[in-house]
This record gives sequence, C-alpha cells and structure tokens, in this order.
Amino acid sequence: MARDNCSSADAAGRALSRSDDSGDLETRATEAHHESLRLWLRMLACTNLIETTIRQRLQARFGTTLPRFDLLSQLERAPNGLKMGELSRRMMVTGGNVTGIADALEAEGLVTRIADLTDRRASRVKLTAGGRRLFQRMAGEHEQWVIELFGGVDASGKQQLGGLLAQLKQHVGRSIG
Amino acid sequence: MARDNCSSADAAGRALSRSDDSGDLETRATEAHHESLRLWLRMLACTNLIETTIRQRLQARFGTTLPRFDLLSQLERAPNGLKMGELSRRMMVTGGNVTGIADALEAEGLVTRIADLTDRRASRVKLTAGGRRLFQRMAGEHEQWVIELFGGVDASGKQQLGGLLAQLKQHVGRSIG
DNA sequence: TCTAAATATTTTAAATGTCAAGTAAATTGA
DNA sequence: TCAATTTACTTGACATTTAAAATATTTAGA
Repeated sequence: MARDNCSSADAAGRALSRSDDSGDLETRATEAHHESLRLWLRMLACTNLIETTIRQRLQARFGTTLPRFDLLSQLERAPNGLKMGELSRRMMVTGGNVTGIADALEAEGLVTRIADLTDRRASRVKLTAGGRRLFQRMAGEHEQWVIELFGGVDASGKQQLGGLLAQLKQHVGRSIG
Repeated sequence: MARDNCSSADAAGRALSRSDDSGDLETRATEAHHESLRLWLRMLACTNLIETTIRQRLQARFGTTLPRFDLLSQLERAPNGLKMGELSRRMMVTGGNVTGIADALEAEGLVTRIADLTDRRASRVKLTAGGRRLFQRMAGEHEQWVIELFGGVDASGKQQLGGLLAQLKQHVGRSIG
C-alpha cells in the first residue's frame, strides 16, 4: 500500500522544532497547516501497520486474504445474499474488483452466485454453508486480534478517537461530495 | 483496498444500541471489546476515503499514482539518492514492489539508478532534475489537498488525534514486535 | 584462503485495485 | 410500439502489492 509520505511534512517537522516560538500569525498559520500533513502521515502509517498485521494473520491462519474476508463479512449479515453493485458499495471498491474476488470465493466453494429473479442482468452472491462456517471461525479470531491491537488505548481514549474520526470523516465527505 | 468490515462489529453495534444498560461487568467488558472493532472500521473507512481522494487527484492532475509520488517524496529529501532497501523501509513495502515502481519512474525520466560504488549488489535511486521539478509542483498541491481534507478538525482536535494515534501505534508495535 | 551464510536486488506468480470498454437487459419517452 | 438511454455486470489493460525463489555479491569464520 502506498503512503503519501510527502517530504514537506518532514520539512514542517524541522521548521516546527526550530521555531523560535515568535507566535506571529503567519508562522502559526503555517504550523497549523503542516500539522495536517503530519497528522495524515501518522494516521496512514498507523492504519497500514494494523492492516498489514491483520492481512498477515488471515493468510497464516486461514490461507485467505483481507478482501475475501471482507466480502464474506458483508454476506454474513445478508441471508438472502447481496447483488454485485451492493457489494461494490459496501466494500468501497469498483465492480470489476468485486467480480474477481467473488470468482475466487466461488471457486473455493465459499459463495454461490444466484440469478436475480427480477433482473436478468443482475446476480446475487450468497454464502454457502461451508462459507458461513469458515467465516464464523475467522471472525472470532479477527475480533480478538483487533481487541489486542487496540488494547493500548483505554475506554475514554477510544471514545475520543472515535469522535474525532467521525468528525474528520464528515468533513472529508463534505469536501469531496 | 480491502477493509475488514467484519459483521461482528455491526452485531456489536446492534447489541450496544439495544443494551438495557444493566452495567454488569461482563456486558461492559463485551461492549468495550466491540468498541475496538467499531473504532478500527471507522479508522479504516476514514483513511481509505482520504487516500482514495488523494489518489484520484494525483491521477487527474499529474497522471501519476500514489506509490510513485511516495517514492519521489522519499528521494526529494535525499540529494545523494537512496538505496533500494532504504526505499523499501521508508515506503513500508517489499523490495520487489520498489523495483517495479522505480522501473516505472525511470522509464518516465523522473529518477535514475546509479551503481553503488561500495557494493556491486546495490544501486542508488536518485531524482533527476525533471523529477525534482515535477515533485515540487505535486507536493505543493498535495499539501493543499491534505490541509483542505483535515480542515474540519480544529487545532486542539488535531493535537488530540495525533496523540491518540501515536499511543495506538506504539502499542501495536509492541503487540507485533 | 576458502566455504558457508547473509545480504541486495530482481524475477515470478498470484491477488487486488482502477478505469474504460463491451455485452445484455431494463427503462424512458416520443 | 420502438428506439434511445441507462443500468448491471464482466472483461481487458495496467498498476501495485506480497511472498518466494533466483542471482549476484559481500561478509564471517574456520
């Protein structure tokens, strides 16, 4: 996964560390701007570290991948299956990608494609019994991994982090919407 | 990019929302556990949303990709170039990946590979003059994008978020180290 | 001095991801 | 009723990513 480790963030860090704390508005405005870059890089590094850890464990323990786990997770709570477009939306990836991941899971016998009764263009993807059982085992361990990885932040810290992320996400959504 | 949108997080959400608030220790412990999952999913969704936005803008504005931008960024602050292994460490990707990205940038004339004088196995990658100029233009816009995207969080919120992420990252590092 | 082990990078295969084009089907509106 | 437009999904090309293996070189130690 790429991370935009922009060097100007480092430059910002160096500028901040040697700032004479003069406090003039322009300096403070610049500091605030660079804070965004540093924050972004830290968030990216943190998310990637956790994600890489989870990917490696899924591969080692179950011989599967995170996108496949993700798709199974979406289907687990949809007893009647989901359409490809809906999977695309929930997984936040393009339709072509969902096609490929569903193909792989179908080949493994974990999901099945069912023609849509009302729209011959569409198909629904549904968990097989085996897929459901496997998913339940993976989900149990996955949950323990996440609990362990987030164990260094106490309850109030988690509340704060959740709130700040929600605030950030809302603003981002408005910026690009 | 996959996200481990585990359905047990949703189950946690539903359980939490209909909890009778009895407050017994087991219920509260379970709630705290599920909070980790929800937090992880929110963090993942938020990071991916920002990352996707930046990727799309880099492609639209400069016809380049985030990993290539990332590599250029690493080189911008290394006037003498960097070895492949060092790029791999800084970009947090495997060596094989760095080879491919460097190949692409070299083909575009943005970087050049130089044989290492002290180790014939090694080579150093260095920005060309054109690469440096292009990177500076991209970095300027990239910084503005990040500032805009993080504009919804005030200075104290950014400080808090940064601190919490640092705490989280430190714990994760210890968990997997 | 020489061999074994370690290191640096590349290559290969597989998986995931986007974008654009293609195909089939549904919807819209004249 | 029928043609144009839109929609659902697949396909193909390209880029990125990993893990493992291969190749070349350096280092360590007997």
